[in-house]
This record gives sequence, C-alpha cells and structure tokens, in this order.
Amino acid sequence: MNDVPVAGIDTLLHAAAVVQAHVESQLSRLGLSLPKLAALRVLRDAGESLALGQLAERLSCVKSNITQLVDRLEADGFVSRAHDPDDRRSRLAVLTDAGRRVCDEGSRIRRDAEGQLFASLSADEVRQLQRLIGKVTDSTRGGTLPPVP
Amino acid sequence: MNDVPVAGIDTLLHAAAVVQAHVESQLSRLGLSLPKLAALRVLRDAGESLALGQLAERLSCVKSNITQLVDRLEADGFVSRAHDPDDRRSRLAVLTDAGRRVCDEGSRIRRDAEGQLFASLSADEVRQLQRLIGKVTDSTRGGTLPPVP
DNA sequence: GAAGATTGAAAAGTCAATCTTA
DNA sequence: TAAGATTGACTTTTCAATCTTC
Repeated sequence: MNDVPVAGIDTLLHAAAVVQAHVESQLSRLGLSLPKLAALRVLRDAGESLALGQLAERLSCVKSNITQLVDRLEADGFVSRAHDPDDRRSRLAVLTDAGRRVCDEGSRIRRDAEGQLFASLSADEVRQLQRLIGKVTDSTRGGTLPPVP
Repeated sequence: MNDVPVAGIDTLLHAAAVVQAHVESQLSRLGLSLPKLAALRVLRDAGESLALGQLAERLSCVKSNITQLVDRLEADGFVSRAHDPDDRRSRLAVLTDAGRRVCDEGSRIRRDAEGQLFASLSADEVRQLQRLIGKVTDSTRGGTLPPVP
C-alpha cells in the first residue's frame, strides 16, 4: 500500500542498463555486442579455441545460448566451428583472424569506456563502490537468502 | 594487450543480473516478472488505465515493446484492452481485478526482496551506494560523454 | 502528413525435449 | 545411461515497416 523505495533495486538495474547501452553504442561500430565480445575474450584467453560446453561454463550461461551466440559469431566471420579430434560429440569454437582483430579492438573500446564511466570517481570511491556492490551481490549467496524453490 | 579491469563494468552488470534473478525468482510464483510488475504498477498508479503510448513513455521503452508486453499481460488475465472514447487510434490498457491483486502482492514481494538484498548495508552505506551509482549513471549524460553517432 | 498501434525480424537469454556419440 | 550439442518455444528488448485514424 505504501511502496516506499527502501534502497535501490531500480537504481542498480537502471545504472546497469545505462552502462550497458553506453558501452554497446561504442562497440556497435565493430559489429560487436557485450555478449559477443565476452565470448571472443574467453576464446582468446583460452588460446583461440574451446569446446562449446566450456564456453558456456566460463560465460555462466546455458549451453543452448552458446549454440546461438556462436551461430551469430560464425555468421559474422569472427568464429568458426571445428570438430574435436578427441570426442566426436563435441564442437570447438575457433577464433578467426577477424575475430582476433575485433576482440583486441573491442577490448580497447571497452577499457576506454570503462575509464570514461568511472572517471568522475576517485580511486577510493571506486573501491567503496566495489565493496558495497559486493555486499549486495553476496547477500544472495551463502545461505543468507535461501533460494525459493 | 593488457586488459586490466580498471573499475567495474562487469561488477555492475553482474550485480544487476544477480539482483534481477533474485527478485524474479520470488515473483515467479505469481506468474510475474519485473517488466510485467512494473507495467501493472504504472497502471495502478495512473488510476487503473492508461493509453499504450503513455505506458511506453512511463516505462521508458519503445511502443512495440508495450504492444507485446500487454499481449502477455492480457493472456495472463492481468490487463485488458479497451477503446479510447476520445481517439479511435488509441488503445487503453485496463487493470483487471486479478491484475490489481497480483500487483499488490508483487509489490510486497518486491519490497521484501529489496529489504533482504540491502539488509547487510547500513543506512549510511545505502546512501553512499546511491551516490556512487548516481555518479556513474550521470557520467553518460550532460555532455560529459557525447554519444557516438 | 503525423500520431497511435501493430507486425515482423533480430539479439539475448531461459527451459524442455531431442539427437548423436561415449 | 549420461554427456554434448542442437532445436523449438517463450520472454524481453530494439528497429523498421505498415495500417488506421487524426
């Protein structure tokens, strides 16, 4: 009946939406989105190729999502699928030359955008922000808030 | 080449995902999601009904999104469409009895979840978090960071 | 012509079911 | 049977094109 905003689900979700939109507007000129860039970075850090299941695990998402994300990255020419010589069930996502280039450039753009977004915060404020966000994030884990079945 | 995480795009986006998932896991037993609940709350606060265009504006999203969101809410029985007597182009979204009930109950759930998520922060820490997030959000506006065309 | 709404296509995510291989 | 990947259905969002009405 009252609905007084106690603290800030909306504040947090709105800020995330703003930040995401800002970074993606910069990435879009490379034909990249944040999910695409994240996948390319995981591949690069893993040494150019990874089984789709591994990719799903490292991106903390479900396997069917990866199937479709790799579909789009393959259509973009940033990744190709290959057979796993050790297990014929498994498919490897392999970074192409174009994928490697766009990953490096996208990582630069992302880092610059991050710098811009947090430029108005002092180093101490950044640490504070990390700490406070961490307290919120952690509150959903560790039995403090048991998940509703 | 270096990719040192300067501050925290990932921290912020991850926290938002965690918070959203937490709240939606609680709302799901009512058949509600955050977008659905937000729409119901806007309707309730507007006095039970609103033209779809107004709804889009107050939810800060595009009109075609509202068309489909209202489709789903109508399928749920929480909203119905009506004709605008003053303008035959316009459609009104009208809160049903079930919609009103679920809006009230969803608002309670949302408020409780908010309390739980921020329970480990002191009142002062909550203010700090709001202030710091506000600085990040504001950095994308006001000419500090002109949008890339 | 411009405003209001809808439709169709796309990206990103989830889940459930299925198909192939181990 | 279980693991790996895909497919199909659904939600949420955007954009472009369209249709009706002003």
